[in-house]
Amino acid sequence: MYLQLAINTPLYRTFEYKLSFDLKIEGVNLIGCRALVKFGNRKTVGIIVEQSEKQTYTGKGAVKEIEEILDDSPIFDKYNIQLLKWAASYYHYPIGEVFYTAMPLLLRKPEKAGLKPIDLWTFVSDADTSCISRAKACKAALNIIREAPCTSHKLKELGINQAIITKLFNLGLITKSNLRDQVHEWDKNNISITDAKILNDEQQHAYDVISASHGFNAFVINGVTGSGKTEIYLQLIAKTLKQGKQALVLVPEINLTPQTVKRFYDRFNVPIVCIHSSLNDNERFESFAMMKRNEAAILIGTRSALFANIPNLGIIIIDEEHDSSYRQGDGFRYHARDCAVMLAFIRQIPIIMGTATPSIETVNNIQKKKYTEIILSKRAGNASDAIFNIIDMRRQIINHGISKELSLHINEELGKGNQVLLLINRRGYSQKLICHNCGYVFMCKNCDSNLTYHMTENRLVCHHCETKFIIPHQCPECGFTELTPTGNGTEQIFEHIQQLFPNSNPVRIDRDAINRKGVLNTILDDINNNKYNIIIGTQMLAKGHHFPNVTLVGIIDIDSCLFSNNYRAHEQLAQLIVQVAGRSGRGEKQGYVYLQTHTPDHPVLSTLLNYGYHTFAEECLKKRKQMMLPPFTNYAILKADGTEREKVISFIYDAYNFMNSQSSKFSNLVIMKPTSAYITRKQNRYHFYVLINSRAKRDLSEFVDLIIANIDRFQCKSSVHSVIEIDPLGNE
DNA sequence: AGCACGCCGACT
DNA sequence: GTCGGCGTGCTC
Ligand SMILES: [Zn+2]
Ligand SMILES: [Zn+2]
Repeated sequence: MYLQLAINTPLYRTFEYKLSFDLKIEGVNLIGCRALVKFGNRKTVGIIVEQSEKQTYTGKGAVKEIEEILDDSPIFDKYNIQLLKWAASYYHYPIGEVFYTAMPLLLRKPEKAGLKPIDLWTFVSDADTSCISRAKACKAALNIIREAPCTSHKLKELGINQAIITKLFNLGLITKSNLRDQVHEWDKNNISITDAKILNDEQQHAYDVISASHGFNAFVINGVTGSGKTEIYLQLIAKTLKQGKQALVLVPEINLTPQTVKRFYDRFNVPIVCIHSSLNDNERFESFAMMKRNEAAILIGTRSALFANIPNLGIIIIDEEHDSSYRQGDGFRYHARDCAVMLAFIRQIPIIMGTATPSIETVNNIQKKKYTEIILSKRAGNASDAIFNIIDMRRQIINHGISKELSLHINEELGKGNQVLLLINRRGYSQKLICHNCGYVFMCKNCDSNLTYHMTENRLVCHHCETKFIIPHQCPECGFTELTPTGNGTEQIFEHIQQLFPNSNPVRIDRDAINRKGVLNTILDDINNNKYNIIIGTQMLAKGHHFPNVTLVGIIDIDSCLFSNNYRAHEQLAQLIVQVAGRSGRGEKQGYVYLQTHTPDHPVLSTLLNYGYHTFAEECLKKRKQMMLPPFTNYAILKADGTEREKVISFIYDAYNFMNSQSSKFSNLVIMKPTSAYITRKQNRYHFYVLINSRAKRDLSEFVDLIIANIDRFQCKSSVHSVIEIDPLGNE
C-alpha cells in the first residue's frame, strides 16, 4: 500500500511512502495516523493523509518505506483533515507545516505518545481479608474498592492515602490496572444542569432561532457586556450535550481565566477540558486526547483548539468574534474565526459568534445574509450605558499627557470612593530619549527604530527586538549631558498620577509589570478589594477584565489610532472605545468614558458617540467599499526579508516584474510597487513587501499559486526569506 | 527549513 | 595536503 504523508517542511506537496505488509494492521484506519519515515537523510514524523493501492509517484528516486506507524488510532479524523487541507490551500501555506501547527507539541516528536497511566484499584473477589480485620483504615478502604474499582485520586478525596493502598496491594487484596487502557466516554444519559437562569425575551428568541436551525448555520449574537450572551451559550451547549454531542468553545487568550471555566464547571457535571497557554505540553495533549476519545464533552480553548479532534462535535461557540487574538501572527498565519466557520460548514453544525462590536467582515457577512444576526439590547439589572465625553486637547493645559479637565474628573470620582482606569497605548517611561541640545534620538543598533526609556529597569529597550541598552550619560553626537524623555508611557503617567493625587493608590498593569505568572491575578484581586483606586495600563486592560468599581475610564491618546495609515485602525479604535465602556459602571453607579483628542470633530468619533457602533460599522463598511478595501476586495502580501538589503531589493523587484508580466492572464488584479516595511531593518534583517489586490478571491488565489510555483527562480532567493500571507492584518 | 555535496582559500 | 567557508540543490 502507498501512503501520502504531510511532512513538516516548507514544501507545498505531500510525499509518497510504501507500507510493507508486516506493518499493516487489520481494521486500523491509517488516514490521520502519524508515521515515522526517512525524509532526505533525517528521520521525521509525517501524517498520513491519503492512501492508494498503486504507486502514484513517478518522479526520479525510489519511494521509501514507512519505518513505523506511531498511532493505534488516527490523531486527526476526516473532518480535521478536510479542514487542514482547506486551510493549506486557502492560506497558500505548506501542507506539512499546517498539519504540524495543528498538532499538540507532544505529537510532533517522532515517537509514540500515550496518556500517562492512572492507577485503577480493583478488589480481588476471592481474597482472604482476615489479615486486615483489625486495621480500621485498611478495612474502610477495602470496602470502598469492593463496591467499585477506584483510582488513587478518588480514594484520596475519600480520605484514603497512598500508604494504605500500597499495603492492600502488597497483601494481594487488590489489583492494579491502568484506567487509560479503556475508553471511558462521558455519560450522555446522566447530564445534570445546575442553576440555569431563566432567559429573558431576547435571550429566549436567540435560543429558539438557533435551536430551530438544522445543519450548518452561522449566527452572530450581538449584545453588549452584561446582556447575557454566555447564558445563551450555556443553554445551547446543554441542548447539544443532551443529544450526545460535544461542544467547542473558542475564547480570546486573555478571557480564558479560571473564572470563565468555572462558569462551565458550575453548570455541567460532564468532563470539561481546556487548551491554553499556561498548560504544559502533557496537559495540552491530555485535553486533546480526552476530546478525541470522547471522554470529555466540552473543550474550551484559544484559537489552536480549533484543530482538535472532536469526533461528536455538535456546536461551535466563538466568543468575542472580533478579537485580534484569533489571528495567528507568525508561521502558519490563519484566522481562527474564518477557519471555525469553515469547520462548522464541513461538519454541518451551527456556529455562534458572540460580540458587542462585530468585526467589519462579520457586519458584511450579516448584510450579505451569510450570517444571521441576533441582537440583545437589554442589559441585566438596572445597569445604564456609560456616558462618553470628548476632551478637546487643543484648549487644555496638558501635563504629562493628562489634561486639566481629565484630572478634575478623576479627582471627582476618587472623591466619591470610585476607581479610575487610564489607558495608554505605550509601555515604558517615554517613547524616546532625545538630546536636548542637538535633537539626537537614541536608536536601536539592530533595528530602524528608536529606543524606549524604561525607568524601572533603568534601560533603553527596543520594542522590536527586545534588546536592552545601558542608558548613556551623554549624547553620542554632541556630548551634551541633558537628555529629555519624550512621549508618555505607562511608567511616566504612573509617576505623574502619584504627584497629581498624592493620596491615591495607583497601580500599573502592562507587560513589564506583570512579567511573572500569577502577578496579574494578585493585582486584579487587589483592585476588586479596593486596595488600588487608579489603574494605569496598556490596552491589554480593555479586554476581558471586569472592574465593577471603576466609574471613569480615560483613554489618554486616541489620535494615533485616528490617524494611523492602517485601514483597520478606525475599526479597532471603535471596538476599544465600546469595550472599555462595558468595563465601567455597574449597578447603581454611572460610568464615564473620556477620550483625549486634538480632533474632537473627527467623523469616526461623532458617528460612534452619537449613533453607536452599529451605525459606525455601516459607515465604515461604506467607506471600505468606496476605497476598494476588504471585505470588498482581497489582499495577499509577499513579504521578503534578509540580512543584505540589496539582495532583498533584487528579490522583491524580480518578483514584482514577474507578477507584472503574468498579471494580464488574470482579471481584477492590482499589484502595488515594492515597498519597504514600516520598520525596514528589524533585528538586522531588511524587510520589503509587495501587496496584491483583487476583487475576486479566486483570481487572487490562482495568481498566488503561480507566484509560489516560480518563487525559487527569483533573484537572490537563496539568501532571501519570503512568505505569502492571505488576508493580512493591514497594509503593513 | 534542514542537510549534504562541492569547490576554493588559508593554515599546520 | 585538509579543514572549513557557504553557494546550490534536493527532499517521495
Ligand atoms: Zn546631542
Ligand atoms: Zn531593535
